Amino acid sequence: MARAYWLVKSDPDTFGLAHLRASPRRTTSWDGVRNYQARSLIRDRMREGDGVLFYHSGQRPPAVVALAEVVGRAYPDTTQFEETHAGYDPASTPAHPRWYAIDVRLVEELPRPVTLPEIRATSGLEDMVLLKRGRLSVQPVTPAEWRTVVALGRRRSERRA
DNA sequence: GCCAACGTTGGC
DNA sequence: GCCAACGTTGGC
Repeated sequence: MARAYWLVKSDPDTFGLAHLRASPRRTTSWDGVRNYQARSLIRDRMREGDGVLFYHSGQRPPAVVALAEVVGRAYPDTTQFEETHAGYDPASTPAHPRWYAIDVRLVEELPRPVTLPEIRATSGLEDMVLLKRGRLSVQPVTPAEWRTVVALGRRRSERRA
């Protein structure tokens, strides 16, 4: 099966590129997702080796800042069973977990961020889920979109306003 | 800090 | 099953 591509959003104050870089083996458990659509993508679609655009939301401007990859397969998100955790779900049981997590490893920090305004303005990216459905925290990216975003992020020359 | 978009909850 | 109220996300 061909490699698939994804975009994951994170708030850099909560868990951003700096945290990912500092994680053991530059790998983290992508947990805490409590949206059914995102859950289904994590659990049913994401595969070892898939490419991940690491996106910082909640900063100005929001931007894709790094490339990552999926490690292994999804597993039940243990935070759903922890009563003290913000993502605690009393309706979920270990036998029938509702929420899933997956490991993500940092592969490459982009020389320059690819900002949301730039994505909006780039031909070929107008159909990105990022622009169509603003609040989905894990979303699919097409191979063409992946190539375009990666090329922009690796471009060394300064961006012209 | 504001607020629009939109997913989720719950009354009926 | 409908839909209004509510809560959260995330751009600005």
